[in-house]
Amino acid sequence: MSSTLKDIAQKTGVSVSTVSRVLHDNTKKYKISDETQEKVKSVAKEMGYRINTLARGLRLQKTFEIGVIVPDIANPFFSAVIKSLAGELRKGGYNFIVYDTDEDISIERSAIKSLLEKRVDGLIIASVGQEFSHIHKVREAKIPLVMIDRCFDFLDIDSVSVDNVKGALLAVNHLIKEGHSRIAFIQGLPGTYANETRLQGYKQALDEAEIKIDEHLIVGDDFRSLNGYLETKHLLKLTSPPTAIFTAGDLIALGALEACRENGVSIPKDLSLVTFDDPVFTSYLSPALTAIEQPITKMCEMAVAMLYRRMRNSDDERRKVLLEPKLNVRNSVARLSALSNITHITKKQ
Amino acid sequence: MSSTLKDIAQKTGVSVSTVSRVLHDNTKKYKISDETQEKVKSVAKEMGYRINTLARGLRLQKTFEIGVIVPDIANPFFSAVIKSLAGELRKGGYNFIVYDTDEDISIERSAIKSLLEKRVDGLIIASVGQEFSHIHKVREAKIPLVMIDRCFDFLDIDSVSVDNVKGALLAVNHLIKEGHSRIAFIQGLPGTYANETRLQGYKQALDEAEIKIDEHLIVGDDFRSLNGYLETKHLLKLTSPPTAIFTAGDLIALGALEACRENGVSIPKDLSLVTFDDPVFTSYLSPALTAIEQPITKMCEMAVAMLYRRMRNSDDERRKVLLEPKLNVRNSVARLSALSNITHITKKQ
DNA sequence: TTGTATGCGTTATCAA
DNA sequence: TTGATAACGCATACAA
Repeated sequence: MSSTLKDIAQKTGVSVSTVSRVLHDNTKKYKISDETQEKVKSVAKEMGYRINTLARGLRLQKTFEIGVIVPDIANPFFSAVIKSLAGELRKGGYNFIVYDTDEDISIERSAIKSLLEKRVDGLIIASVGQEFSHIHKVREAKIPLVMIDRCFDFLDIDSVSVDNVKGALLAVNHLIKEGHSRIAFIQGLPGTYANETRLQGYKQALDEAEIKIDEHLIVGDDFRSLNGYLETKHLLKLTSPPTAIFTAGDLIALGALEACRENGVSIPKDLSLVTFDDPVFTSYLSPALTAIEQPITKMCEMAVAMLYRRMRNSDDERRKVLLEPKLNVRNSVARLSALSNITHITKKQ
Repeated sequence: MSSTLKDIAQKTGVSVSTVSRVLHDNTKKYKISDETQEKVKSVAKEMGYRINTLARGLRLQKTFEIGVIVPDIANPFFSAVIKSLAGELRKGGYNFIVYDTDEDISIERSAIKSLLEKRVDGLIIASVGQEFSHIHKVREAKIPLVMIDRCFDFLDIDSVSVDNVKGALLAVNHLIKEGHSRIAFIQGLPGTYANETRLQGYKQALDEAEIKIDEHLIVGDDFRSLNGYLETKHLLKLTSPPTAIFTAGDLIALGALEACRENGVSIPKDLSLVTFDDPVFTSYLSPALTAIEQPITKMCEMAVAMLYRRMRNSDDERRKVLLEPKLNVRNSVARLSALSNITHITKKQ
């Protein structure tokens, strides 16, 4: 049975406003006598008073809550993002509410609905992608919004992500430099920002090296590990299999690893592997994966800073921030000798 | 600019109550004319009406929100728990708010405070452990509470967890059966329910096999991977190192794996490893880990069921549910020959 | 230094 | 079939 300001007012014999001022007003605008202050505080404690944020939010038209939406909490990349956002938001006195959409656009839709109904003060969204009509509702509701990692290039919305094109270039160029030319790309969810930009980088790297793009080597359809598993199995069965695979995300890479182990394919001896994302467990795997690291902490700091800025000043111009990716070279890529390279090229029909 | 029932009432010329009934009353208790219904609905849509859950919660004294507190979202075990709870709660028409305490008891305290201030309808907590005075506040507030995985044995609170003692017994007995007798235990956070019960199982297994417990082989102090890494390095340096390690959690096992790789120790050839928890990535590791699996889905179903029961009937007797763990034998344990076994025993001083 | 009164948006009760 | 009104708990403008 939680007590209210009214209860305390009655018990102490002062008015509700006085109680409110003693307990919540930190502006020191009112000078309440020490006597009253102590009396109120002790009674509040005794009665186990706890502020009702629903009432406060209703009155203030402000909840101090930020809604966060991610496609998959269980993905190490996003759980790192959540941890990082949590810390940043806490600093500013904001709480946050997380929704996991399970990469399902209809859940994303209802998550946004719920969050708006809760009257959150702002929203940070890593969208499933593909479709964006529901994002407009946020703008119509005039709720400050920042998109993170999974953005929409063509929408006029504050957003921060890693430079995916550059990241993919780094990865594929590294493979090319090590002598690979038959390089497969296992995609994430087609039509999403993260996927299309990474695909673009992959193609660009091959183009620049004058390696013909083989559409048979571009496979896959979502960011989960099962996708990596199945597509790797498929690639290994090809008449002329790739010598290297570039995966669009960490879970995909895990799946690829599993498929290789099952098929007795040794990495990097038989097949090289580079992945986008650089989750903590990368270094626990054997071999340690060569990977593209995203600056998660910086990304989250910027997202929160941009959100605060938008909350203060709702009609500043929108910004799109691209952060630098980093290639972490470990042990999953083998140097291909010129000979074996040529062999592969000859094999190509 | 979100509109309110009042706005719609004014625009349509009907009363606020009528608007409310058209938009939110699903009891069909009132018979509103089709004409009015349509008019209200179309205006609501046109004005972008969105219910204010703060106001509803205040009026109803019910929020349809469940608070969930876990020690570490980034731990695969807990992210699986969250996913599972989310699904279960959604079925019952409840939303949920997650807090990550980062294994920090003071954050746990403030998380509980926030959640109570938000007037959640119930709470599911996987506590850091160690200390429990703040849990009493939940009971004082009369908010339905279920503890999951990280419980307090001695508190009269509904709780559900795996049978940790039995799980540890399964793990250690398996090692013993394979010929090991020098078995180390890398603990999680001492003083927590999960850790103490697993330690108890470890000791019991050794006792039953009449293997003398060597306190030097019981090491570690939290559930993170760094702990596993450091303690494994330490164990490997012992004059008489263990032939097998049992780790109290998945992240600890990851750390152990990393240490072994760095030291050129091959698993299972040079060292056997069994871990509590069986996260998805277990099968992506080389070697695949022999592990104790917790029935996460069942655990979460039960937790939610118990919470609903408690919400309906606040003074039913409390229950403590223990679920069956399962040993998944994979490739991280080697059979020790009698000879090498004896060698080790002789080495013991 | 403290009190009174009002309204935030909703739903339930009572009345018509 | 619909409407008026009160109340949920809080913060604040205005009064005293």
